Amino acid sequence: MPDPRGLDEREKRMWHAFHDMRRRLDTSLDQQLARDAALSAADHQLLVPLFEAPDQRLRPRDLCRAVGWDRSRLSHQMRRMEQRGLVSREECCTDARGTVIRLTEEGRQAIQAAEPGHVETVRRYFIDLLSPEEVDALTSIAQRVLERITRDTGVDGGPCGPSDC
Amino acid sequence: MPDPRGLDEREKRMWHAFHDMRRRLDTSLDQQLARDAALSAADHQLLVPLFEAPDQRLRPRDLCRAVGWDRSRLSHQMRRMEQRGLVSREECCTDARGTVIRLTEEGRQAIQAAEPGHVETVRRYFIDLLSPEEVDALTSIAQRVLERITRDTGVDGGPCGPSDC
DNA sequence: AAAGATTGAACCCTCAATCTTG
DNA sequence: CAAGATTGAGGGTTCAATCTTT
Repeated sequence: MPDPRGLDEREKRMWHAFHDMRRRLDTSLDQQLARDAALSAADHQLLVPLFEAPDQRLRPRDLCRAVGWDRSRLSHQMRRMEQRGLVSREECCTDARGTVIRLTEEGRQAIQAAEPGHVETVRRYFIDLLSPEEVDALTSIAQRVLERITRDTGVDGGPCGPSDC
Repeated sequence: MPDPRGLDEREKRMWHAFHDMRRRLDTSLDQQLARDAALSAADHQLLVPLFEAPDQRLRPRDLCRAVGWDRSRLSHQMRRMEQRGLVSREECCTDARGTVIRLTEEGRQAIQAAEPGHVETVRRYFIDLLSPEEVDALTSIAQRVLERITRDTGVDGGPCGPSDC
């Protein structure tokens, strides 16, 4: 009989395979972006909401909420991306504490060039391997896990926190 | 009709929820280990195979294969863990190029103290939320993804590469 | 030449201050 | 005081050398 506090063989196998899949999937996506578009995964994650924003401008606060990052992480990443010319920072006219992050022309071209290959890679290495039922099952599992973690820790780390929807 | 190269709404929702789940799950596991056992996820991942190894000793080469890391990453991590007293390095008697990594008494105590709480967290935030069918579905999905990536890139980044089983 | 291992540089992420403005 | 934003320190990860031994 299984130790209720340990994992049985089936569970161990799943946890191990799941871990491996995450690692190899991350590596493949990172490499595709780096090779074909000279972008890191962090770059890409921020460029998408910036590209879709009205006027291609967002306040750090709002970009944080959109991607579920904390301000510190975003600030460090913006410094690096500003140095590479992908974004620029301007003062905010409505709140003197704030700044506005603007997508540069170079950043716009980078994300537009990167997106088709990125989506193709997500399809090839993940989504095209799933049946429609599996897509729904994964969505359901992810929602369950997120709900449990959110209830437990009292923090909603994802986009659209309790205070902004 | 959906753009064959883009993602439809169901797929987008799944990919987004899946991403969020991964991030929150990682954060929760990292924090539990750091809080309750003063270990990073990287520490933990290496301490498990070291603890289970005969004589609690492993060559870097073999530890790399066990966890799917490259040598460079392992070497950096070992330097940090050696400084904190969790492992020690000895010369290898059968191959003058090699070294042997040994779990210290302190490292042994650390992993033994950490494991119950870690497994409990994996259960609480993930495995206990899955039905037996979902456990098997996830295993199947992960194997499919790993196979596709391995065939495509020609590299088996996981444990038990083609040459060592 | 190939395998085992290490190192330095560059990037990424988290945490704890800090500073300014609402 | 709370919110917006930044910074510095320290750990983690990847890549390209490098060095030694097989």
